[in-house]
Amino acid sequence: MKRPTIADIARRAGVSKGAVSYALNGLPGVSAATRQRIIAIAQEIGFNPNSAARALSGAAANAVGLTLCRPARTLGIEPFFMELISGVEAELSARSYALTLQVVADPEAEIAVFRRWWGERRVDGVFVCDLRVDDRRIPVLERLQLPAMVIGGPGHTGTLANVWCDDGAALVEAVEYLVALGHHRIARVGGLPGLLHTEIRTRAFTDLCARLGLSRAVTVPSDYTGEEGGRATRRLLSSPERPTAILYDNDVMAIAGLAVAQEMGLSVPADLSIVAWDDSALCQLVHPALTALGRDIPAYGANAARRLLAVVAGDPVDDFQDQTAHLTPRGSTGPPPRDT
Amino acid sequence: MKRPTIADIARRAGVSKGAVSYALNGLPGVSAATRQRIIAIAQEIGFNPNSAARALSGAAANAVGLTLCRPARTLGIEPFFMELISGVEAELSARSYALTLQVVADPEAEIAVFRRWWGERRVDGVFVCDLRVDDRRIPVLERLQLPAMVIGGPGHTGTLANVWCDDGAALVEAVEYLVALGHHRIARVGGLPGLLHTEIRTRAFTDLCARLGLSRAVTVPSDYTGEEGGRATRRLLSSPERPTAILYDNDVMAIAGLAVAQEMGLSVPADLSIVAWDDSALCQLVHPALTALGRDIPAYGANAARRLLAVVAGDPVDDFQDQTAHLTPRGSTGPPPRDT
DNA sequence: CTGAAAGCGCTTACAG
DNA sequence: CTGAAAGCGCTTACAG
Repeated sequence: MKRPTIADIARRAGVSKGAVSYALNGLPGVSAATRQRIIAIAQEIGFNPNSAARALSGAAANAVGLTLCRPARTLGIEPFFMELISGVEAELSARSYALTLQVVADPEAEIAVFRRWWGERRVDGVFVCDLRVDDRRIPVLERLQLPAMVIGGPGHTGTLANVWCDDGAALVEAVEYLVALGHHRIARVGGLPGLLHTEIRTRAFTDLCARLGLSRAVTVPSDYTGEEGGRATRRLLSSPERPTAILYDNDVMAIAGLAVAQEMGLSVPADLSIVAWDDSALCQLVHPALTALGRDIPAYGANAARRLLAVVAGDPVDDFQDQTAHLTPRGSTGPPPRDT
Repeated sequence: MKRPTIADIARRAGVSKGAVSYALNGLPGVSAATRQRIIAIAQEIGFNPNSAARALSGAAANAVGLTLCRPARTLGIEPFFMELISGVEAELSARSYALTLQVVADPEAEIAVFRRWWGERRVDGVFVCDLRVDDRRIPVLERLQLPAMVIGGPGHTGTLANVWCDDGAALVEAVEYLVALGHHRIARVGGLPGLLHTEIRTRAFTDLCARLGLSRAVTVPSDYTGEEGGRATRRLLSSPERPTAILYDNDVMAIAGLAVAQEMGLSVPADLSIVAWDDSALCQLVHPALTALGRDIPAYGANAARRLLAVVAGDPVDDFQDQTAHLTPRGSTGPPPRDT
């Protein structure tokens, strides 16, 4: 029992294959009656167009690609990507586009995957995640003329379109909130250096603290893992004039930081205030629940997907600024201890 | 500048397109010298076979599909799937197979996706996750003759091959450990009812507790989310004879349970012991770190992928039992309070 | 409005 | 060992 093709439909309907193609794709060239008859037959025999044949005839592959360059353990624990992916998916499946996923070991491997996908005509476009300050993927994608959507920015995207959000502004909101609570000794546990959004946040933090006269403000670079986040926290809390508030670049590190504080006998928020970036459900899983900078990540992904499809279609697409993350105060923040 | 095809290579090498195909695919029919020359040219001009053309010529699509049927927020926070996916990926990319992912709303939508993928010849096979007791996907896949690998079991997979692990045995290890510590009042916060592995664990728990004479043992059904897991914990800890130990069906619920205990002023493990299922990095992120039942999930995924490709290739594949999860004791378990 | 035909870029029998 | 050719299942000008 072979899979039905347009030839089968054409035979049944007594028309040519071309007519079937026109009818099924909603193109002019067939009468309304014929079209209806053809569609009915297609449904009856459970017809699905062979995607390979379609792609080969110059049409699109109807698939876009997403590469993830993080080690397995980190990926699993980082809610950001899965939330992003489900948003991307929602948009793609509404348009019958498939998502091809590949987990890679390093950015060079990512480039190789892009080349292969495009060479094989396996995808019509790709997403670029984890944008770096000097990102080697950008010029390669430009040269390949592979339609792409950068998730990150602003800037550093060459001629590629992107979606981004203002992390600097979000950081300011968080730090000003801590200052309003009375904190002077504020530290930050940063994400992986080299990633653009990490650098943007670091610069915003440094600038703001200088402006506010918070001379002890310091960023400890980390790598988004709980392990490193915990270690950075231990170091900060062991220093002679320990911070009274710590801002973390993701929620995983913030939770690890909370555990370290508890382990060291510090009470949160009485002795230490904690603010997380990325307000995933994790933040409300712990006690006290974490004050966090959050925004709608699935919506961000959906936006990126919609715009990538526009780029694929050849429509003009300009850079898009998504909503800025906003602060949700919860139990992990409060005034600093009296004697500070 | 068009993408190079085998015709370009054939022209350059002064051979037929057929010869190029044979040479590149390592098939007999060309001399070693010709083969080498052709391969060199292919590399030089950056040739990648068009995957659509290949698929259309009867070869495989070189892609397999994975559907995920969980809401966005749950997916993001549940490390299991990303770990599974990265294991699957590792195996697939080593064989140049792509992974096509789709997030769906419900099992019926999953079936529709399977039908479409197979009809479109977009995938050569699919994974089946979150196996249910009476899983409607199984008979559909059998009827479609779509190569599939069930991740779950044992049993309930019809004629489809599967990979599974003995959750009953793992549960016994965890409960016996708690009993050895002196616990009598042991409760369990279970995962989503209807999922096969949830049911297997529930039955194992009920049977074992009956055998051990733990008359107060109870399973509170939940849904794997932190929210529900916390709620179930609150209910258990508010009962007149509250449990001294709780076993959770995943780590997310266990962490939520830990937070509820802290919020209620109970000390872990002095007042309450906690055991998590799924030993993701989350378990070592909190304080105290969670005693957990863990196993190598990426390896599980890699195994499933290897075997799915075997099914696709038409090789005989029988059911495979993966390693049983083992218990890693950490700070969240200890003897029960004296007066119990 | 419809039919017949070429072509997408491969793979694979079939001759030489 | 190699070449010429058919065919996979669509799409899309091109005639009628």
